[in-house]
Amino acid sequence: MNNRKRQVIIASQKLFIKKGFQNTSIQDILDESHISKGTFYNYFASKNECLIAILAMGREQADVRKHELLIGQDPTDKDILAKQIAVLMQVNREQNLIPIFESIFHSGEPELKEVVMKFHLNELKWLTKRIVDVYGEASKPHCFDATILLFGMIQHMLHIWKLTREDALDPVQVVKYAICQLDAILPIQIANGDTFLGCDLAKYLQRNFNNKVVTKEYLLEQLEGFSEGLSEDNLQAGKEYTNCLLTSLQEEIPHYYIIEAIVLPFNSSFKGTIHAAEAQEIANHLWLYIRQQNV
Amino acid sequence: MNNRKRQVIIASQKLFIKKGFQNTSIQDILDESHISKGTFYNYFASKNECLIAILAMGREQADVRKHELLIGQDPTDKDILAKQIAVLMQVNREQNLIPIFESIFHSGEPELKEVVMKFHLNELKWLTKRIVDVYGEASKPHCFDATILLFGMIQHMLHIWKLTREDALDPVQVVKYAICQLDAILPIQIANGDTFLGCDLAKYLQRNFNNKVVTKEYLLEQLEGFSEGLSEDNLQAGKEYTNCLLTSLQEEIPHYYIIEAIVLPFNSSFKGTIHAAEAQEIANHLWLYIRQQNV
DNA sequence: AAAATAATGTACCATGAGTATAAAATGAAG
DNA sequence: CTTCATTTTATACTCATGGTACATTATTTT
Repeated sequence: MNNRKRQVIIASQKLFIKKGFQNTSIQDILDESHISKGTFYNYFASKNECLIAILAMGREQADVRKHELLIGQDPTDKDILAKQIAVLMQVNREQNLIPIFESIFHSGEPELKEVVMKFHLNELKWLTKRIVDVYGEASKPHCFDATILLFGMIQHMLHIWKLTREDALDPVQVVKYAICQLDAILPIQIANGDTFLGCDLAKYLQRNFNNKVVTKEYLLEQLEGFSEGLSEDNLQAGKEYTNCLLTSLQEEIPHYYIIEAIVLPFNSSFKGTIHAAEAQEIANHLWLYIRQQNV
Repeated sequence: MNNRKRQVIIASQKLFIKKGFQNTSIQDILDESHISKGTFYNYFASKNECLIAILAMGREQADVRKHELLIGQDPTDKDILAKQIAVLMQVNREQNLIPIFESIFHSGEPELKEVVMKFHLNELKWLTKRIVDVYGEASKPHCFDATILLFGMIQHMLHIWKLTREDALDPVQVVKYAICQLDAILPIQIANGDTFLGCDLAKYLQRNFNNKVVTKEYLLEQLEGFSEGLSEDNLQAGKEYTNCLLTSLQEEIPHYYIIEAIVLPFNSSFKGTIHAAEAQEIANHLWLYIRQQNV
């Protein structure tokens, strides 16, 4: 992704957060990011697509951050889960994504609706997996219901918190509280053996919602391109990580845990350089890829 | 309220439901309700105010319908509560209010935000009261938390239902399921004695959120005006109800239960007549008034 | 240096919210 | 029935905004 384009995205994001999507005009964005109208429409086909780009970026960030939290940790640790969910919510709130989500989702154009829905379902899918991690195999038949309930509780609590308290909110507390409630609910559900919406959601996700697939070939290509672009700079650490990733990926039976462990320092080592954006994109793709292999 | 204005509101509502708020132009409303632009801006200062009127009407309807369900019933009956909540959600969904709510609440103008927030908090307030009805005095310290959790669960479940299933949704099922979860949560909360956001919400409601007060004088005046407007028609039943309400209200110690019992037939008896709108407004005010006295 | 690509500036179109106002319709009071 | 006031209509207008078109000017790439 072009660097300049990124600037525009960031400027737009700032404005959307401050003034809301509807209340931000293209002209505002133009002024804020010091580009001309022509350029803007060179990057984005419309205001909507600009928003989609922002949403996607935020989502990527959330994915990365929540993934970082789990690396090398115990997947059954409830506190880690809480932190992960909190990060998700945090990013959503920071960037006013939820509001934007909601406001788009309804009353918005169908294209946006589609995108937002995918994001949301993706989150749900992830959470179901983590719930099984934490609550064990026995919870599997109920993990979708649990996810829906948990998400609903958290969202609404954050909403109310925002309404009634001025102090900055710490989502971890809220999430932990909600998980606490889930602790009361899940055993009973397991004991009773009844499910509700869960099965619908599960079916729906399987049917309608196949993630975009990250192929190994694509990843290798991207990494090689990145590696070549690096040759001039003296980023020793970064180069080592890059090469390690390249060779590890090409092994017959790749060691995914090693790759996973390296992605994070790989990403960090380019922070602040002009390669940061590309590195993060690659990191994200790597994670997606690993996640695919794990299933 | 003017009868013509009501027509416009209904027409707008139809359009908003079908096409969404943003995608409905004033011109659409003009065409649909066969009025001119001048007239529209005679009734409403802006498109926003038109929307506010619609929201208020929907809210009134929900209030009336959920109140009707409780009349003469056992307030501790959990099924009644489920039905009441379902009605609320039903009205919200039917009229696409939630979407409109959400989309306005964020990214919308502050005036709208204020209105929507009041509606929502009003719902919460009502639900806390009902939860204490059903779960007993012991639940009082936790009723706000319970409300937040319950609401969150229901909302999100309906949301997911809408996404994943095509069939028309029966909110009662969803609500019952959510209440079921609450059954698991509340006893533990009571046993532990801990509260979370509840106290904040309670304080906040008390501080910032005083309902508009319906005075007895205002009610009497309205009823008398209504009674006079009635004189020409031959609505025997309606007249009797009206007079009964008038006299009952003026008693030193009004019999609120009798009044409450009469409000419903009073309202029904004018269905289909030109007095229907005014009657419903009065009915609603009466309920508000009775509720005030009950506290 | 030449060619290709990206960026700018400007003018333009269409739509939609909201205003202004004069003319017409309606309704109530004498 | 007439008169006066209010409501409604019709029409024309302003202004903001999203989006397009295109000729001109940087900036890269080769």
